[in-house]
This record gives sequence, structure tokens and C-alpha cells, in this order.
Amino acid sequence: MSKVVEAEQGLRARKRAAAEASIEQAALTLALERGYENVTVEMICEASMISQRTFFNYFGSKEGVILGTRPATPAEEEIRRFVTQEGSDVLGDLVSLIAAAMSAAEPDMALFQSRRTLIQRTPELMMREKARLGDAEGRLTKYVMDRFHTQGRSETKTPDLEDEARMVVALAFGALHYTMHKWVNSSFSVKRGELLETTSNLIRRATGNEKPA
Amino acid sequence: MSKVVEAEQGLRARKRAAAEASIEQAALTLALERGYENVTVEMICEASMISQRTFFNYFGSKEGVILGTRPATPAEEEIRRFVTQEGSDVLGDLVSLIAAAMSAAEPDMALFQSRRTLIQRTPELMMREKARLGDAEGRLTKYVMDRFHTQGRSETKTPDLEDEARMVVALAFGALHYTMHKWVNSSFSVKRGELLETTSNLIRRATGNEKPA
DNA sequence: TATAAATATGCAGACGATGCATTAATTCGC
DNA sequence: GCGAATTAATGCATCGTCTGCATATTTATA
Repeated sequence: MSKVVEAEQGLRARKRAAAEASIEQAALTLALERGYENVTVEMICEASMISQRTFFNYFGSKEGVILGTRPATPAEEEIRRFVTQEGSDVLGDLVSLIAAAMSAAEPDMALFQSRRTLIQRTPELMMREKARLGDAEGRLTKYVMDRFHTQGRSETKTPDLEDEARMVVALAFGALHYTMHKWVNSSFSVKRGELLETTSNLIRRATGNEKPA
Repeated sequence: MSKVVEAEQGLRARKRAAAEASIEQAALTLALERGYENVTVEMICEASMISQRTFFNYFGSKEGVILGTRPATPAEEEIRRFVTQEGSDVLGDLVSLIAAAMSAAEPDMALFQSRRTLIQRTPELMMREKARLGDAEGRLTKYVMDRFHTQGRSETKTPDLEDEARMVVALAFGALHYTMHKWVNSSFSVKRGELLETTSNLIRRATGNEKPA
């Protein structure tokens, strides 16, 4: 803790990080090869040479190692931007926000893609993934409300404003699902900007809001 | 099978129906009392006096007895109506279609409400529920496409028409989620018509499509 | 009523997950 | 560096869901 200011957080932390990485790698590889259901925790432990108990200490569950441990929360900064953002495309902006948080949660692109692929092809995982997002529902609704307030809308004038916010979040989840699907199926080749643009356009069309031009 | 044309499908079927009803009742009651997680399959079996093996033969899983065995498929007739329906509110109409199918799958209103309440308050179940709906995604997308075609839209003129259809389905799921939530939280007092109307309006607002009047 | 067909049950065991005691490793004060 | 104090990893027992398979029951049928 003297020589190097950041990084090198002690032997303990480094070892743990290494072990985690090794376990994740083993799990992802095995699952991509043989299918999530056909991989047991025991196999993963064997491959990464740790005890089963340690596996659960680290990741909590079999699904945890695939979905990733971080809860994918948007950064303060991003949230502020979303809240104060001008324009009326709440839905599009919210989808962007969540998408950004998701990729931020897994810096390693290769791992991220492995995860997404696996999630996409495994109903079980897909559903867990959605459940996780569901946890954030309340928080996201709050952001949307903040944005509404910033834009001068209030419950006084619009009593069911919160309902509207909830609906925005619900729709965003739906759109996000679509977007992820699309992205995985394009083998991650589409740039994020384009993808989100497409998503926005589709939302407009799907809801009867053709883009003027 | 001679005297009575319908009903009375033989002792066997009747017994099974009775057993199923008894098990469902026991499961729902126990789960509402003590929480889904705190009820074991063993308890349910004890309460309904059948073997664990039989329980799994009937319902396949612990979650199955709560969510219900029927997959909630819209009737042919409803589908046809949806496909040939005039108007541009695909999203609203689709939400209606799915909602109708869901209530049709459980004729007994009391049971239906028990299920919904339990699903609503149990994240685990919520997520399973969504996963089930996810299974129908492909089918629903097809209906939407059929409707588009009926309305004279084609992939020739709109290459990404299928994407648009997918997005409609994805958004419908989101909206449906919202609607169910709302309904459960109103203790099922809101009439379905009103609820769907509200949903439609909120979708319009959420997507920047204020209703003119 | 005897026989065939279907069904419920018991039993063993796989697998995920958790609690608890034990052992091994790391960190920290000297 | 070295030993004590902390902290983390492991082993073990156990619960709960779920499946396969053999066996016992029950219903349907001739």
C-alpha cells in the first residue's frame, strides 16, 4: 500500500480476483460448450480447482456466475444526465441509460458477449436476468419521476403521473429486451449508437408515432 | 361415455380433477398464509393427502401448482379478431388479447386472484411468470405480422417489418406487466375494460402520443 | 370377473443451496 | 521477520426440489 497508490490491493484481494476470474471463465466456457443445464457446479469447481463451498461464497448461486455479480446500477453522473436531459424521448433515453449500465457492469467485452449469448439461448437464464432488472424497477421509476418534475410536470396537474412513469419503465424493459436480442443475434457487430437509434425508431413506429422525416 | 355426452368423463378423470383441485387449493392457501418460500412440497402433499411423486406427476414443479398448468393460449377466435381488427392501436389490442387469454386460462375467479396476488408478492414467481409469457413470444409476433399483412403492409415496402412486430410484442409484455400490477394492487376492483383503456392511454402518453381530446 | 391398461406410490439419488465447525491463509503489531 | 489476531477457504451434514425406475393399486374393458 506504499509503492503503488491504486491497484495492488493486497495479496488477498488479488488472489480472490484471480480465483473469481478463473471460475467465471470455467463456468462460461463449460456452459457455452455443453449448455447451462448440463453443467454442474461440481464441474465448475473441479475445473477451477476450488471447493463447492467457496463457489457459493463467491457467487451465491449457479446462475450468479453467469449473470455476473454486479447489479448493473447506472452511475450517478449518468442518472443526473438522464434526469436533466431535454427532449421528450423519455423512453429512448431510459433504454440508453439501462443499456449503458449493463455494459458498464462488465468491462471485459469478451466476457460480456459470452454472458449475453448464454442468457439469450437459455430460457432459464433469460428469466433470471429479467427478474434482476425487475429489482431496479422502483429506482428507475424514481428517475423518470425526477425527470418529469424537472420538466415542470407535477402530480397536481397530472394525478397519475407516477403511473405514467411506471409505464415508461415497463415499456423500456420491453424495448431493452428486444434490443439485447437484436444485438446478440447480430453477433454484437452493430454499434451501440445505431442500435439504440433503431430501437427508438421502432418504438415510435410500434406505438403509431412515425418519424416525420 | 354413453348416457351423458359431456361431463362425467369417467371415474378416473373425475378423481384426478378432484385431486388437482384439492392440491391447488392447499398450495395456494398455504402459500398465501406463510409465503411461497416457506411452503415445502411435502407440506402441500400432506395437506392434500397425496404422495410427493404424484404431486410432481400432476404439476411438474412447485411453481407449476401456483402459476397454473394451462399455458394461457388465446383462442382461435380471439386471434382471428385481433388479426383482422381495424385501427392502428396494435399495442393496445395485443395487450387486450393476452389479458383475455390469461383470464380465460383460469375460469375460477377466486383462484385466479389468489394466483395473481401470490405472483405479485413473490419475485421468484413473478420471474417464472414472465418466462412463461416469453415462450409465447414467437407466436404473438406471428399474429402481429399477420395483422400487418392484413392491413396491406409488407416486408417489401418495410424491410424491418418483423422487427417492428417484435418490438410491439416486447412493448406489450411491458405494458401487460404494468397492467397486472395495477390490477392486483386495486384488489381486482377495476373493471377490465377500464383498466385496458387506462393502459392504452398511458402507453400513448409514455411514448409521446398524447390523446388528442 | 379376469385381464389389460393406466396410474399412484415408494425409493434411491442427483443437484443446488445453506449452516456450522474446522482448517488454512493473510494481515498486522511488534 | 515472527507470532498472534483476523479473515477466508474447506469439509461435512442436511434440506428441498426434482427425476428415473420398479412396484403396487386402481380403473377400464372384454
